[in-house]
Amino acid sequence: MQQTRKSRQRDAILNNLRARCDHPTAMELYLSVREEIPSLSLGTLYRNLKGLCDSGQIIRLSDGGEEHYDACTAPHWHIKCDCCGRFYDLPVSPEAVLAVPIPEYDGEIRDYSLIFFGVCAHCARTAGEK
Amino acid sequence: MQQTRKSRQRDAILNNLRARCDHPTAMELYLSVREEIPSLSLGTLYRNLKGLCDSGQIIRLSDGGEEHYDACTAPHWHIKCDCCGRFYDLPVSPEAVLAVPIPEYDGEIRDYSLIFFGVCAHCARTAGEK
DNA sequence: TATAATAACAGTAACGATTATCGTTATTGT
DNA sequence: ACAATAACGATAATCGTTACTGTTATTATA
Repeated sequence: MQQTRKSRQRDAILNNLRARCDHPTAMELYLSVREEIPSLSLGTLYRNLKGLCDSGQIIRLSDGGEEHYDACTAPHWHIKCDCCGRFYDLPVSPEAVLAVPIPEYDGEIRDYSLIFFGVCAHCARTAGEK
Repeated sequence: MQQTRKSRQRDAILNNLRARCDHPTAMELYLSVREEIPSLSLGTLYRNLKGLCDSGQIIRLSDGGEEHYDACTAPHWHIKCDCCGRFYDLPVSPEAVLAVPIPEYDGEIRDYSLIFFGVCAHCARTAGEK
Protein backbone atom coordinates (compact mmCIF):
# COMPACT_ATOMS: atom_id res chain seq x y z
CA MET A 1 0.00 0.00 0.00
CA GLN A 2 2.08 2.79 -1.37
CA GLN A 3 1.39 6.41 -0.62
CA THR A 4 3.58 8.20 -3.12
CA ARG A 5 3.39 7.26 -6.76
CA LYS A 6 6.02 8.40 -9.13
CA SER A 7 5.13 11.26 -11.39
CA ARG A 8 6.92 12.83 -14.30
CA GLN A 9 5.91 16.27 -13.06
CA ARG A 10 7.40 15.87 -9.59
CA ASP A 11 10.63 14.47 -11.01
CA ALA A 12 10.92 17.36 -13.45
CA ILE A 13 10.32 19.91 -10.68
CA LEU A 14 12.87 18.38 -8.33
CA ASN A 15 15.48 17.88 -11.06
CA ASN A 16 15.03 21.40 -12.32
CA LEU A 17 15.48 22.82 -8.84
CA ARG A 18 18.53 20.65 -8.20
CA ALA A 19 20.15 21.79 -11.42
CA ARG A 20 19.92 25.46 -10.47
CA CYS A 21 22.22 27.46 -8.25
CA ASP A 22 19.72 30.26 -7.69
CA HIS A 23 16.78 30.02 -5.32
CA PRO A 24 13.77 30.56 -7.52
CA THR A 25 10.27 31.59 -6.58
CA ALA A 26 7.38 29.28 -7.41
CA MET A 27 6.64 31.29 -10.55
CA GLU A 28 10.25 31.27 -11.75
CA LEU A 29 10.37 27.54 -11.27
CA TYR A 30 7.00 27.13 -12.96
CA LEU A 31 8.12 28.98 -16.08
CA SER A 32 11.32 26.97 -16.22
CA VAL A 33 9.73 23.55 -15.79
CA ARG A 34 7.10 24.46 -18.39
CA GLU A 35 9.87 24.47 -20.99
CA GLU A 36 10.12 20.74 -20.40
CA ILE A 37 6.45 20.03 -19.64
CA PRO A 38 4.36 22.78 -21.24
CA SER A 39 1.15 21.35 -19.82
CA LEU A 40 2.34 21.66 -16.23
CA SER A 41 -0.29 23.24 -14.04
CA LEU A 42 0.51 25.82 -11.39
CA GLY A 43 -1.53 23.86 -8.88
CA THR A 44 0.59 20.80 -9.55
CA LEU A 45 3.74 22.82 -8.96
CA TYR A 46 2.53 24.13 -5.61
CA ARG A 47 1.23 20.73 -4.54
CA ASN A 48 4.59 19.14 -5.26
CA LEU A 49 6.59 21.94 -3.68
CA LYS A 50 4.57 21.44 -0.52
CA GLY A 51 5.12 17.69 -0.61
CA LEU A 52 8.84 18.05 -1.24
CA CYS A 53 9.13 20.48 1.66
CA ASP A 54 7.16 18.22 3.97
CA SER A 55 9.36 15.26 3.09
CA GLY A 56 12.51 17.31 3.62
CA GLN A 57 13.76 17.05 0.06
CA ILE A 58 13.75 20.80 -0.49
CA ILE A 59 13.84 23.90 1.68
CA ARG A 60 11.60 26.92 1.69
CA LEU A 61 13.13 30.37 2.20
CA SER A 62 10.83 33.04 3.61
CA ASP A 63 11.26 36.74 4.00
CA GLY A 64 7.85 38.24 3.36
CA GLY A 65 6.32 38.24 -0.10
CA GLU A 66 7.03 35.28 -2.30
CA GLU A 67 8.65 32.10 -1.06
CA HIS A 68 11.93 30.89 -2.53
CA TYR A 69 12.96 27.27 -2.87
CA ASP A 70 16.28 25.50 -2.50
CA ALA A 71 17.08 21.88 -3.30
CA CYS A 72 20.26 21.89 -1.23
CA THR A 73 19.45 20.41 2.15
CA ALA A 74 22.99 20.42 3.53
CA PRO A 75 23.37 23.01 6.31
CA HIS A 76 24.23 26.37 4.84
CA TRP A 77 23.19 29.97 5.21
CA HIS A 78 21.78 32.55 2.86
CA ILE A 79 22.04 36.21 2.06
CA LYS A 80 19.10 38.11 0.67
CA CYS A 81 19.92 41.17 -1.38
CA ASP A 82 18.11 44.35 -0.31
CA CYS A 83 18.27 45.59 -3.89
CA CYS A 84 17.25 42.71 -6.15
CA GLY A 85 15.55 40.52 -3.57
CA ARG A 86 17.42 37.42 -4.65
CA PHE A 87 18.74 34.79 -2.29
CA TYR A 88 22.32 33.58 -2.54
CA ASP A 89 24.13 30.78 -0.81
CA LEU A 90 26.74 31.65 1.76
CA PRO A 91 29.20 28.79 1.82
CA VAL A 92 29.86 28.27 5.47
CA SER A 93 32.57 26.22 7.09
CA PRO A 94 31.54 23.43 9.47
CA GLU A 95 33.25 25.34 12.27
CA ALA A 96 31.08 28.37 11.60
CA VAL A 97 27.94 26.24 11.70
CA LEU A 98 28.99 24.83 15.03
CA ALA A 99 29.78 28.31 16.31
CA VAL A 100 26.13 29.36 16.31
CA PRO A 101 25.15 29.15 19.96
CA ILE A 102 21.98 27.21 20.64
CA PRO A 103 20.23 29.16 23.38
CA GLU A 104 18.85 27.69 26.54
CA TYR A 105 15.12 27.35 26.15
CA ASP A 106 12.39 25.71 28.16
CA GLY A 107 11.10 23.78 25.17
CA GLU A 108 12.75 22.03 22.29
CA ILE A 109 14.95 23.62 19.65
CA ARG A 110 15.21 21.49 16.53
CA ASP A 111 16.50 23.66 13.74
CA TYR A 112 17.25 27.21 12.79
CA SER A 113 17.22 29.55 9.83
CA LEU A 114 19.93 32.15 9.43
CA ILE A 115 19.46 34.75 6.74
CA PHE A 116 21.80 37.67 6.25
CA PHE A 117 20.68 40.87 4.56
CA GLY A 118 22.73 43.29 2.58
CA VAL A 119 23.78 43.99 -0.98
CA CYS A 120 24.78 41.17 -3.27
CA ALA A 121 28.01 41.33 -5.24
CA HIS A 122 26.17 42.01 -8.46
CA CYS A 123 24.08 44.91 -7.16
CA ALA A 124 27.08 46.36 -5.34
CA ARG A 125 28.95 46.61 -8.64
CA THR A 126 26.02 47.75 -10.77
CA ALA A 127 23.93 50.41 -9.15
CA GLY A 128 25.17 50.99 -5.64
CA GLU A 129 22.73 50.72 -2.82
CA LYS A 130 19.03 51.10 -2.37
CA MET B 1 8.06 71.18 5.98
CA GLN B 2 7.27 68.17 8.03
CA GLN B 3 6.73 64.73 6.57
CA THR B 4 5.28 62.84 9.49
CA ARG B 5 2.33 64.23 11.35
CA LYS B 6 1.35 62.78 14.66
CA SER B 7 -1.66 60.55 14.68
CA ARG B 8 -3.63 58.99 17.46
CA GLN B 9 -3.86 55.78 15.46
CA ARG B 10 -0.13 55.34 14.96
CA ASP B 11 0.57 56.09 18.61
CA ALA B 12 -2.03 53.55 19.70
CA ILE B 13 -0.59 50.89 17.38
CA LEU B 14 2.99 51.43 18.53
CA ASN B 15 2.05 51.64 22.21
CA ASN B 16 -0.06 48.52 21.98
CA LEU B 17 2.76 46.60 20.34
CA ARG B 18 5.29 47.86 22.88
CA ALA B 19 3.09 46.79 25.77
CA ARG B 20 2.90 43.19 24.55
CA CYS B 21 5.39 40.43 25.04
CA ASP B 22 4.01 38.28 22.26
CA HIS B 23 4.66 38.92 18.58
CA PRO B 24 1.22 39.42 17.11
CA THR B 25 0.10 39.16 13.54
CA ALA B 26 -1.46 42.18 11.87
CA MET B 27 -4.93 40.85 12.59
CA GLU B 28 -4.20 40.13 16.25
CA LEU B 29 -2.86 43.63 16.64
CA TYR B 30 -5.83 45.07 14.74
CA LEU B 31 -8.36 43.41 17.04
CA SER B 32 -6.45 44.59 20.09
CA VAL B 33 -6.06 48.21 19.02
CA ARG B 34 -9.73 48.30 18.03
CA GLU B 35 -10.60 47.95 21.70
CA GLU B 36 -9.10 51.39 22.15
CA ILE B 37 -10.04 52.88 18.76
CA PRO B 38 -13.06 50.97 17.45
CA SER B 39 -13.07 52.94 14.21
CA LEU B 40 -9.52 51.87 13.30
CA SER B 41 -9.33 50.72 9.72
CA LEU B 42 -7.32 47.70 8.65
CA GLY B 43 -5.72 49.76 5.90
CA THR B 44 -4.55 52.27 8.49
CA LEU B 45 -3.00 49.48 10.52
CA TYR B 46 -1.07 48.09 7.58
CA ARG B 47 0.01 51.55 6.42
CA ASN B 48 1.39 52.35 9.85
CA LEU B 49 3.03 48.96 10.31
CA LYS B 50 4.85 49.52 7.04
CA GLY B 51 5.92 53.01 8.07
CA LEU B 52 7.10 51.84 11.49
CA CYS B 53 9.11 49.06 9.87
CA ASP B 54 10.65 51.43 7.33
CA SER B 55 11.66 53.85 10.08
CA GLY B 56 13.14 51.03 12.13
CA GLN B 57 10.81 51.43 15.10
CA ILE B 58 9.46 47.90 14.83
CA ILE B 59 10.60 44.61 13.33
CA ARG B 60 8.81 42.25 11.00
CA LEU B 61 9.17 38.51 11.51
CA SER B 62 8.62 36.33 8.45
CA ASP B 63 8.24 32.62 8.10
CA GLY B 64 5.73 32.07 5.35
CA GLY B 65 2.08 32.90 5.84
CA GLU B 66 1.28 35.86 8.03
CA GLU B 67 3.84 38.36 9.19
CA HIS B 68 4.46 38.91 12.89
CA TYR B 69 5.53 42.17 14.48
CA ASP B 70 7.86 43.02 17.32
CA ALA B 71 8.42 46.42 18.93
CA CYS B 72 11.69 45.35 20.54
CA THR B 73 14.51 46.52 18.32
CA ALA B 74 17.36 45.48 20.58
CA PRO B 75 19.29 42.55 19.09
CA HIS B 76 17.67 39.30 20.08
CA TRP B 77 16.62 36.06 18.47
CA HIS B 78 13.35 34.21 18.14
CA ILE B 79 11.95 30.74 18.24
CA LYS B 80 8.90 29.81 16.23
CA CYS B 81 6.84 26.93 17.55
CA ASP B 82 6.12 24.18 15.02
CA CYS B 83 2.87 23.43 16.84
CA CYS B 84 1.15 26.73 17.55
CA GLY B 85 3.04 28.91 15.08
CA ARG B 86 3.76 31.56 17.68
CA PHE B 87 7.03 33.47 17.94
CA TYR B 88 8.82 33.79 21.26
CA ASP B 89 11.82 35.81 22.29
CA LEU B 90 15.03 33.99 23.00
CA PRO B 91 16.95 36.13 25.45
CA VAL B 92 20.48 36.01 24.16
CA SER B 93 23.63 37.11 25.88
CA PRO B 94 25.80 39.73 24.19
CA GLU B 95 28.54 37.13 23.88
CA ALA B 96 26.22 34.82 21.97
CA VAL B 97 25.29 37.60 19.59
CA LEU B 98 28.93 38.27 18.94
CA ALA B 99 29.57 34.58 18.45
CA VAL B 100 27.57 34.44 15.22
CA PRO B 101 30.22 34.37 12.53
CA ILE B 102 29.74 36.90 9.75
CA PRO B 103 30.73 35.04 6.61
CA GLU B 104 33.10 36.36 4.00
CA TYR B 105 31.05 37.62 1.09
CA ASP B 106 31.85 39.57 -2.03
CA GLY B 107 29.15 42.14 -1.34
CA GLU B 108 27.94 43.84 1.80
CA ILE B 109 26.39 42.17 4.81
CA ARG B 110 24.38 44.56 6.95
CA ASP B 111 22.14 42.55 9.19
CA TYR B 112 20.85 39.10 9.85
CA SER B 113 17.78 37.26 11.04
CA LEU B 114 18.12 34.17 13.16
CA ILE B 115 15.00 32.13 13.82
CA PHE B 116 15.01 28.84 15.66
CA PHE B 117 12.30 26.25 15.14
CA GLY B 118 11.02 23.69 17.56
CA VAL B 119 8.36 23.25 20.19
CA CYS B 120 7.60 26.02 22.61
CA ALA B 121 7.44 25.34 26.32
CA HIS B 122 3.67 25.54 26.38
CA CYS B 123 3.07 23.09 23.52
CA ALA B 124 5.73 20.73 24.90
CA ARG B 125 3.77 20.49 28.14
CA THR B 126 0.30 20.38 26.64
CA ALA B 127 0.02 18.15 23.63
CA GLY B 128 3.42 16.79 22.74
CA GLU B 129 4.69 17.28 19.25
CA LYS B 130 3.22 17.97 15.88
C1' DT C 1 -7.33 82.11 16.62
C1' DA C 2 -8.87 81.46 11.65
C1' DT C 3 -7.15 79.60 7.17
C1' DA C 4 -5.06 76.87 3.73
C1' DA C 5 -2.31 72.87 2.50
C1' DT C 6 -2.03 68.22 2.83
C1' DA C 7 -0.79 63.96 5.75
C1' DA C 8 -3.45 60.58 7.52
C1' DC C 9 -7.86 58.43 8.03
C1' DA C 10 -12.07 55.04 7.20
C1' DG C 11 -14.08 52.33 3.98
C1' DT C 12 -13.72 49.48 0.27
C1' DA C 13 -12.01 47.56 -4.05
C1' DA C 14 -8.16 45.35 -6.13
C1' DC C 15 -4.13 42.45 -6.09
C1' DG C 16 -1.26 38.41 -5.96
C1' DA C 17 0.51 34.32 -4.01
C1' DT C 18 -1.18 30.17 -2.54
C1' DT C 19 -4.68 26.56 -1.68
C1' DA C 20 -8.85 23.89 -2.65
C1' DT C 21 -12.11 21.72 -5.72
C1' DC C 22 -13.43 18.69 -9.42
C1' DG C 23 -13.63 15.93 -13.30
C1' DT C 24 -9.94 13.38 -15.91
C1' DT C 25 -5.50 10.79 -16.48
C1' DA C 26 -1.94 7.69 -15.27
C1' DT C 27 0.38 4.66 -11.92
C1' DT C 28 0.43 0.41 -9.42
C1' DG C 29 -0.95 -3.84 -7.02
C1' DT C 30 -3.74 -7.75 -8.15
C1' DA D 1 -5.94 -6.37 -18.60
C1' DC D 2 -8.42 -4.37 -14.60
C1' DA D 3 -9.78 -1.95 -10.64
C1' DA D 4 -8.45 1.35 -7.16
C1' DT D 5 -6.87 5.67 -6.47
C1' DA D 6 -2.77 9.03 -6.44
C1' DA D 7 -1.75 12.67 -9.16
C1' DC D 8 -2.93 15.70 -12.83
C1' DG D 9 -4.83 20.12 -15.46
C1' DA D 10 -7.96 23.68 -15.18
C1' DT D 11 -10.03 26.86 -12.61
C1' DA D 12 -12.39 28.89 -8.60
C1' DA D 13 -11.78 30.33 -3.96
C1' DT D 14 -9.09 32.05 -0.07
C1' DC D 15 -6.76 35.37 2.44
C1' DG D 16 -3.12 38.51 3.73
C1' DT D 17 -1.80 42.75 2.03
C1' DT D 18 -1.87 46.96 -0.87
C1' DA D 19 -4.09 50.63 -3.54
C1' DC D 20 -7.67 53.88 -4.30
C1' DT D 21 -11.09 57.61 -2.99
C1' DG D 22 -13.52 60.90 -0.68
C1' DT D 23 -13.29 62.81 4.18
C1' DT D 24 -10.99 64.28 8.52
C1' DA D 25 -7.45 66.17 11.29
C1' DT D 26 -2.80 68.09 11.90
C1' DT D 27 0.30 71.82 11.27
C1' DA D 28 2.51 75.91 9.41
C1' DT D 29 1.37 80.51 8.48
C1' DA D 30 -1.39 84.78 8.52
